[in-house]
Amino acid sequence: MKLGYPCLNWSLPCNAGKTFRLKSYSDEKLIETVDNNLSCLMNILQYNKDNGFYFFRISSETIPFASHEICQFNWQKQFENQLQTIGKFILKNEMRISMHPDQFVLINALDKKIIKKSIKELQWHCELLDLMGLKEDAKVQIHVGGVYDDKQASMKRFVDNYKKLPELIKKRLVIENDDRLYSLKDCIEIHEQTNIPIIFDNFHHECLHNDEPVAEALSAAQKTWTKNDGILMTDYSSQQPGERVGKHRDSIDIKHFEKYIKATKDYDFDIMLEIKDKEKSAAKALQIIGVYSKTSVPRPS
DNA sequence: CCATGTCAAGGTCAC
DNA sequence: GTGACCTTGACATGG
Repeated sequence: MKLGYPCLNWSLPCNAGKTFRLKSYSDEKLIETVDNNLSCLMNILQYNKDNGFYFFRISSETIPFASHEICQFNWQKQFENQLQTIGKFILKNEMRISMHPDQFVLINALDKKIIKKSIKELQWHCELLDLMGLKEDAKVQIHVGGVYDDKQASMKRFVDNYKKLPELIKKRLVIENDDRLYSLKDCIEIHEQTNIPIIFDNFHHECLHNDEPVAEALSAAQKTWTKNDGILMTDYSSQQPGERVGKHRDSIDIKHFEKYIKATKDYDFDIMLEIKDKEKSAAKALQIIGVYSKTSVPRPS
């Protein structure tokens, strides 16, 4: 079991997701920003190693405007060496990596232009992981997409479009159950027709489910991962009190996490903590895992 | 120099 | 039909 947090680290003085406005785009600006982002990413990974966090989500802002037509620059070549160095560090320390492009990536859209743009976006995420030399267990996660007033038809479009994706995307793409539209059960239905692995999100499952107890749900998601895909990836969060249903916590609810870990102690899976204060809550979570989890937890070096 | 309106992208839901 | 919200900080402009 590996544990981590997404994209940002508040304890370090750098930002691995620095960006700029489209209006101020220039190749020089891109180089400067990516250079900053990659060197900060390296700092974060070192911090993570020192603190026992062996799962990390690389920000989609790492390469700003990578899929936008304005970006014609060959960042792949420019940063080849830096990416390899980072990749080697990740492999050497047996770290798990994910990426999560945001809500604009819809491979089940009705509009073909949106699908095309989405594929372009997925393409660069996968290229980045490929350039780092990461194994197939480094994943790019998305939600199923929109419903467009006809869920069955939209799920079918997902399946059809998924099958047409280039291999470099297919080998990394995974879907996550969401909190309003596509439940774990829906994801399983899609998995049965595509073999796409499912990331289990406990909080989304709390918001939208079909009465499966959490351990049963986790187990069902686990079955969708092959040896090459690696250990089941999961996202963890819980409800921020007094806020809209679905709002992630500012900091970890230890009792809730403890209960979750106890209920799922028989399973090995990696946990991405989607909590606003990032590494601070992750450190608390690591303590809990050390107490309850049967599966081995890498220790801080 | 600082405050704050705004930022590539789509879809859903409340009103 | 329109606008807030997702998620959210920080970019960058205008005062």
